[in-house]
Amino acid sequence: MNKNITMKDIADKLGVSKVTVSKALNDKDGVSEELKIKIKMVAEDMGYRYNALAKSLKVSNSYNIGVIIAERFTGDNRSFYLTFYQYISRILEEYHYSAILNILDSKDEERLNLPRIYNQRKVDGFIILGQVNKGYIELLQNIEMPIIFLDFYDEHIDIDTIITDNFYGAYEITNYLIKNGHRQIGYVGNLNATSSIQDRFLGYYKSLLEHRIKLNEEYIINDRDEKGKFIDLKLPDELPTAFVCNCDMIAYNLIKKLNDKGYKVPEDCSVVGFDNDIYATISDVKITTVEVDMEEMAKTAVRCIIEKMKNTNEKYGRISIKGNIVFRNSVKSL
Amino acid sequence: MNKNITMKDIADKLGVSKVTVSKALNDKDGVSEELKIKIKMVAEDMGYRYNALAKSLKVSNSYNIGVIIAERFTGDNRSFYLTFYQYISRILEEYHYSAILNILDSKDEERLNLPRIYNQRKVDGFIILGQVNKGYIELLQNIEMPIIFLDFYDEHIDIDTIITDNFYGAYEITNYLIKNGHRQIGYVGNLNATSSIQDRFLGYYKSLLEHRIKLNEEYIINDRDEKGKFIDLKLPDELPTAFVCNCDMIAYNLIKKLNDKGYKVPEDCSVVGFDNDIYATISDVKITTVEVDMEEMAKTAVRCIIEKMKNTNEKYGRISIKGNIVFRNSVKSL
DNA sequence: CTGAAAGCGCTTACAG
DNA sequence: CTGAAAGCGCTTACAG
Repeated sequence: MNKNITMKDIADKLGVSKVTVSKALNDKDGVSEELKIKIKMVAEDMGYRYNALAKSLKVSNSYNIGVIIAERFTGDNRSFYLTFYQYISRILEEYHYSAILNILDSKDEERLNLPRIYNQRKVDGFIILGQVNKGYIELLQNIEMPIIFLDFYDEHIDIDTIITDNFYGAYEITNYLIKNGHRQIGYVGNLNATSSIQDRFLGYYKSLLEHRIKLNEEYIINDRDEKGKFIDLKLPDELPTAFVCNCDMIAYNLIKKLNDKGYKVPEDCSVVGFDNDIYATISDVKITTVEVDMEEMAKTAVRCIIEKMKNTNEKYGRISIKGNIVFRNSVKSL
Repeated sequence: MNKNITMKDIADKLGVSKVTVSKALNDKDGVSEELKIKIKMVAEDMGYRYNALAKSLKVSNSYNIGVIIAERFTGDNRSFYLTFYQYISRILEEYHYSAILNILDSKDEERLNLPRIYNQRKVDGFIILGQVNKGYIELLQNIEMPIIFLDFYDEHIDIDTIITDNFYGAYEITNYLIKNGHRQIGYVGNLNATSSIQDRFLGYYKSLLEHRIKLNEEYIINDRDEKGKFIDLKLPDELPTAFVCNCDMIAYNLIKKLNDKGYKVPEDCSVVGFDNDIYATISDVKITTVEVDMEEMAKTAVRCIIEKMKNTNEKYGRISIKGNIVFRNSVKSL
């Protein structure tokens, strides 16, 4: 029944022109209030559905945003980025935009093939979720479309990107430990493995500095080699009273290790993590950690891309969003 | 530069008509092979991008599929359905369709509001991921668009749906236990909580029946109340040699419980799960389990919806897809 | 406040 | 093998 009812049909029924119908349905000026209401009612009655495609063709704007995630991030069932995508899709909806997901094949990434949704003008811009190859970034920078990177930062290239504030998050959670009376605080992570681990370390270090606590090299524990392969955690001879771990998984492993050696958490040693992922809550001791504020990051990304569509030469650079500490029971107050 | 190059521009450059260009670019008959090649080259040179919107308007087909997930399934970071969505998006791409995600608000679900992408004709069909309200199902059934349900089944309503074969999966994994010499096999799960748990129980029971093993009521352990609230697991006085658990999380809990009581898994008791989620691999003993074949389910869903778009009165009913057993080390051969 | 005309970029018959 | 004409359903100036 609903089949292909257009503005023309509504116009004919009411003896007005389709221009008037268009104005009424879009709440534009130039139609009397009564007529507007009447038109809306008739549209409703006739089961009219607006044809966004026709408008798109006219204004050359699809009202779709492509979200690109590199294939390698999508393997496991608990992909962080899919949750991110969900927020993006939801927030885009508030702006009356839709999200189209594009999983970027390793091959296409290597060969610098742009996605089909680009070549077919199905989207007005792209949000790139997570790291992609350098060559691909450059490729993307050269297309005449707004692009925002999310959760990825490259110091060598001039991109607009939204990242989580690793530095500040680690700084804050270390402050929290100190506020709870800790002065011997270790850090777990390989400082040269990723820039996140490094920035988190630096935040931890800033907190120590501010509180005039000397950094003890003994308290810095390696968790992986520089390629990212995890190694066995080696506890220092003399245990600090607390550890800041570069992520929850490592915090979880550390707690296990401590338990094995007969130490209890948090009674004998406090432990905090980062990420607030499943490892933070899976064992008996629930880990106090820093939660990446995905929603805020997604909101910012969407806001920026909408702005960039209006004004192409808008520049944002690097925006970092503060995470939130989630307090649980892995920290003892001394 | 690339700005708004159309078929007309290519046609003008070559002194042919845009009809010919359209035919060439779409690999249709009615253009000589040479001309076709020349047109494609010029298009490439000029940086032409096909305008899918214009075609869509013409053929009234958006080449987009909406994927609806109810809000309540998207809370946690490890959402099963987002992984499903990712497969769908990927497979749709092979058919040159795109996926648009729609998170269905609880309010919209309650008030029976169809998504904006429906009202604006941005999609040609819907895949509904997971359960939605009865009222909403009925609403969806009455729209003139192909719909496929995924991972959800309602016995009272006539819908096309793709589900995982709970019955057969549990049947197979129980067979595996028996093949390994087990004869005293328990089942963990509340038979009245969900139809999945019930179907899995029935598969387990079928395996026992086929092997002439008597069902021992003592061996059936409750894991939750009928509202789904988890309760403490109570081990039977006499322990069976193996347990089939209705999901990995419960398997994980059961193993913990057994360990607490001084039993080792699999040495003293074997345990298998269902789902192959994170709980299957998080503890030291890796759990043998049934993995839902998401990819195959997604493939089937996409195939069905594409078929339904071609032929509206195509009917599929209930299609169940067999899962795969993932063998690990929680089962001992007797 | 209302509407006739032109056009967005394609495709679909149909004619040559 | 090639192309002129009509049309998909809107919106955007512009004129009245």
